[in-house]
Amino acid sequence: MVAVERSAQSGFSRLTEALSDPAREAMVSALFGGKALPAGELASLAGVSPQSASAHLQKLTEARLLSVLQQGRFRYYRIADDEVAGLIENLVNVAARGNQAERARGLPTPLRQSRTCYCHLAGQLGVALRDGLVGRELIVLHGRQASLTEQGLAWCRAEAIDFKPGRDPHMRLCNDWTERVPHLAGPFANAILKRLIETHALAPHRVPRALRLMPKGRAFFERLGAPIPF
Amino acid sequence: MVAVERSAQSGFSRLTEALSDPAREAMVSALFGGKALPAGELASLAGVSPQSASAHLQKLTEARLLSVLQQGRFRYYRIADDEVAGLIENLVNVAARGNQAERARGLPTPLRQSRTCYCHLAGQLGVALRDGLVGRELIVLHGRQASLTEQGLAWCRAEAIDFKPGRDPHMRLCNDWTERVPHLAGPFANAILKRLIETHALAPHRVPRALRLMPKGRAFFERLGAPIPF
DNA sequence: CGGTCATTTCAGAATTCAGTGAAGCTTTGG
DNA sequence: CCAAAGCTTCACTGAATTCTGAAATGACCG
Repeated sequence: MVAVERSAQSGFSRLTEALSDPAREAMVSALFGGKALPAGELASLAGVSPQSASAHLQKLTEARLLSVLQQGRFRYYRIADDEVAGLIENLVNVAARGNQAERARGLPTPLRQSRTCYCHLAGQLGVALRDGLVGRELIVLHGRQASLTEQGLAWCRAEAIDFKPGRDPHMRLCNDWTERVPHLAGPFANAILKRLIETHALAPHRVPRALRLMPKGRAFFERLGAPIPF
Repeated sequence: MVAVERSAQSGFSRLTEALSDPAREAMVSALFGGKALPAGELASLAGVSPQSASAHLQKLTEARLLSVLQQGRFRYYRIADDEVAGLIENLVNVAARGNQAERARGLPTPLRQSRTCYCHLAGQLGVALRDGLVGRELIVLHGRQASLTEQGLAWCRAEAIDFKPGRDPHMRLCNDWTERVPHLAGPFANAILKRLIETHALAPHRVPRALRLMPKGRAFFERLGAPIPF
């Protein structure tokens, strides 16, 4: 064998290898909702023993796909960051494409309209949120990041959104895989979604990650000046 | 074992499994340039024997990541479609992130400015192209797809771009992973890139997939009314 | 038609990987 | 301090993957 110097390339096989097991897929899928879950729960969700789960979770964290947060005797695992979440969503979409002879015009409508991506808002509603915030100059985009303006801060207070801008960039753009246009990700986007859910402006849908837009939510987008396309 | 009904989920582990081998990564990376390559060449590029390569290529095609085109006694493999190409680019980006202690502000500048993604134009120039075409109403977007207008057809003739619209959608939006904004993919986008390269408006860069913008290319974007951000 | 080339298929051996039971570590609670 | 809970580590087994050499397929060429 000539050993053609199998150069490390970008090395994405480290990532895909970590994601190439059904049990690990189940764990990542369970965590994709955005919540952090303890190892034991992930084990039973994936249908494997605690020991196996531990090994799987180690692989996933070593690949930097998950991060751990130890609290007492529990170890809470979660998706490492939005970038990884975006990758997972991309994988899910490409995988779904081949499976079911193409779902007519893409995903089921509820998922297209409004859903959670990791722990922020995605779908048509996610895009509308971004457009609204940009249009009212509550946030400004610079390249792949964004930040809150003074008016944006005031808007947060008015809408009772619990967010204090830290020193690091508090927003990023995350590509929306149904709308093909970026929506907002990061701590600020998470705070908005949290507020929308706790005020019942958005409610969980029958379809797993989808959300239902309630009258209160419609009013929220109305106030923001963001037209809702449905 | 309790058999917690390890439901098929979205089944992305089929995809990731196919991508989880260094040799297969090397093959996919080699094909990412957009060209179709015969099995033997892929074997030597990946540094494996023809027999091994054959097995690897079978896995990749079964996962619908690659497609085959038989010509005589050669079998040309290539990336299945833009959707897969987008996934690969996403993987490369997430993988690169963890590797090199973060490359300052993302990718090396040449790649950010202009590069090939599968076989269409990406990076800041790719985004500029989309903006220009949309702004001049040479194409119209509907959701995740786009189509050429009458004026667009005329523009093609004027620019000597070899493209005849078929009956199927000839354009899709592909998320740009450096700019976080979609650029154009699909046959039409490929035809444009082909023309830009054959007229030496764009030339290969020292950096693998990057492109250099030549005076002729600058003029092309000038005519289109698409501002170049560098 | 025989020979070669590109590629695949088919056996086997070697390696790698997921799962299991036992044991260890750390935290919690009495 | 002891006992239990939550999780991990270790050593090992069985299964899945990968590689290699030999042989088969099909296309091309003289």
